[in-house]
Amino acid sequence: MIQEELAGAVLEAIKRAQEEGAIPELPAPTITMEMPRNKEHGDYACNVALSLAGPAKTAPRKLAETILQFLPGGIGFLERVEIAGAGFLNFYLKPDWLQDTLFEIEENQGRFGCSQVHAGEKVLIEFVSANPTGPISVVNGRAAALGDVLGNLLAAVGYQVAREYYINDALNSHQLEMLGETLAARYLQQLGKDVPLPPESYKGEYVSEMAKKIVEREGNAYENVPDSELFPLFRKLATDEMISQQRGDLESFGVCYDNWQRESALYEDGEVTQAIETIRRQGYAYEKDDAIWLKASALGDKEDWVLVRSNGRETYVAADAAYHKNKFDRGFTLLINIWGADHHGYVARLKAAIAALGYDPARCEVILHQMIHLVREGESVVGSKREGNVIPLRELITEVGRDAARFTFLLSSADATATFDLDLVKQQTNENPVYYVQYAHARIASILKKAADNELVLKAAAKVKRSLLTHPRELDLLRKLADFPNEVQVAAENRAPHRLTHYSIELASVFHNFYTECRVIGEEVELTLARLALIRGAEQVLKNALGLLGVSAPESM
RNA sequence: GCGCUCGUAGCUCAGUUGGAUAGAGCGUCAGGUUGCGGACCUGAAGGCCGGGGGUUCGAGUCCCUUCGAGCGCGCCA
Repeated sequence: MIQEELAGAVLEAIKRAQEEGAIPELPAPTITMEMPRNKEHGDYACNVALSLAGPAKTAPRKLAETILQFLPGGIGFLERVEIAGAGFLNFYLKPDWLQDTLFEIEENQGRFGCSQVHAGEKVLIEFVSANPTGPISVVNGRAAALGDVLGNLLAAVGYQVAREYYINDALNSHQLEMLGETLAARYLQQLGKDVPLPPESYKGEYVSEMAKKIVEREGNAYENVPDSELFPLFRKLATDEMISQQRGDLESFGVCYDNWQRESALYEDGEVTQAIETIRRQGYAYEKDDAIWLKASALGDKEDWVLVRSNGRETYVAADAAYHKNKFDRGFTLLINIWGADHHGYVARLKAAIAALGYDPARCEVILHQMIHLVREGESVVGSKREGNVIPLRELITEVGRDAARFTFLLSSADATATFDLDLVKQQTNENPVYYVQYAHARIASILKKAADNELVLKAAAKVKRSLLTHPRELDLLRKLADFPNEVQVAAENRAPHRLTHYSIELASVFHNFYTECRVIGEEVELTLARLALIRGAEQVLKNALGLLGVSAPESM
């Protein structure tokens, strides 16, 4: 990437200057190249003279001059370098280089923006993993969008990515027990029996609907089954049905998993017992009050936690330890878990468990996303699964569509408490920036179609006169296109999918600006062809950006 | 009480890991096209970046403190 080449050149200049004695000997500085927000400050700017001024005991501007003097010549794409402000080095690129990005886009097409920086690394992203006690909610939607797009981003920079959903279906789950009993009661009610709901029942409509389905399918087959058999049976029916509903909800949101990992399977395969055994062998387990404890306090957590209760049942901590051991043993070099911020207190516990198992906790990253603050008619909506008043993601998708929903979730960074005004999102769908971006894409498609109708034969970018693209708006557009690969890498490495929505909005904006000031299909044939090549490049990058976001790029709307 | 996260325009959110004059959308006001899609474009108003202190050439960003909001502190998951 061009930043790296420039940084290398600056570093070399500093070294040479030191050899000549023009700059005092100092440890090699890290060179950062940034894109100034003000265009007058060049295409790239370097602040090394400022940061070196202190240790070198030299005025920053003077230092910048020295560096400039020793800068190696023959950097093909560089037009000029200027010293500005307090001592910034501003690099201006030749327009040729910008124009050549069109060639690069055309060559790489859907792969433009991708790299192999992280080739050879295998990452497992686990996200959503909601209890199978209700449909996927709007709140889960944030994690879903986050995890899915992060997966796309990591794949784009070379990672081998697997997406996984962890199903909390353990035998000792009280919640699933309650769900099963609720379903059983609803079922019997359907058959006309006067049966009360269990004390901690799930009040959502979906349980009754499930019951209705069972009646339709199997009639009164379970009417006289005693509770001791009925409850476990309905618990399983309910769990399986919920899981398949959740899968459907997520698929209609465009999120597909490589694996749905059942917690119960970890018990059945003896992995939980094994994990506890491993922790014991490593010396991080002890017995107290008839229970087995994880010595988490010795591994960075504040207190110890029970792995096996005094009644012999394992806790979820034990299961999670087993699960993460299982993940590592499948060969993943990096584990990413996406959790709601309400689980933040659990991070240290999991890391301690991972360390106790003998793995490096740094290889497990937990991304916490803040809760979504749902507002409807000016009032806070507090969803409770138990009370059955959570807002299903499905409902949101039906009302605003997948594209708008995904885009909205990804506008804010994971650690911002986002407010989600349901009325606003539903009523003013046209004001969602996703349409602004999609409109740019559709506009381009329309121009290209018009060009075809005019029998203008599109030429490969390499064959048009790219040097004609010198209008400020054309250069702005080219600059934005050229920046895409860097943007993808930064977004991936910072685990920041939201950067991509903002990039796509900016790209759409520079395109609309260009469109307003520069007519594409005009009288000068060469210019027309060059601009057609330019907008084709823009179309491709918009498509790539939207593709990473899992949002469609329509030809017309 | 202890801990984690957050506080940026009227509202919803960005801010390139410490850079140059803090940005965008919505909303408000005023403008723009004899031609490629007006779901667009231009301009204006709107800010003590919660308050205070510190670190340094330089702070929305890092440290301390204070106020406010959310969340977490089980042999529940």
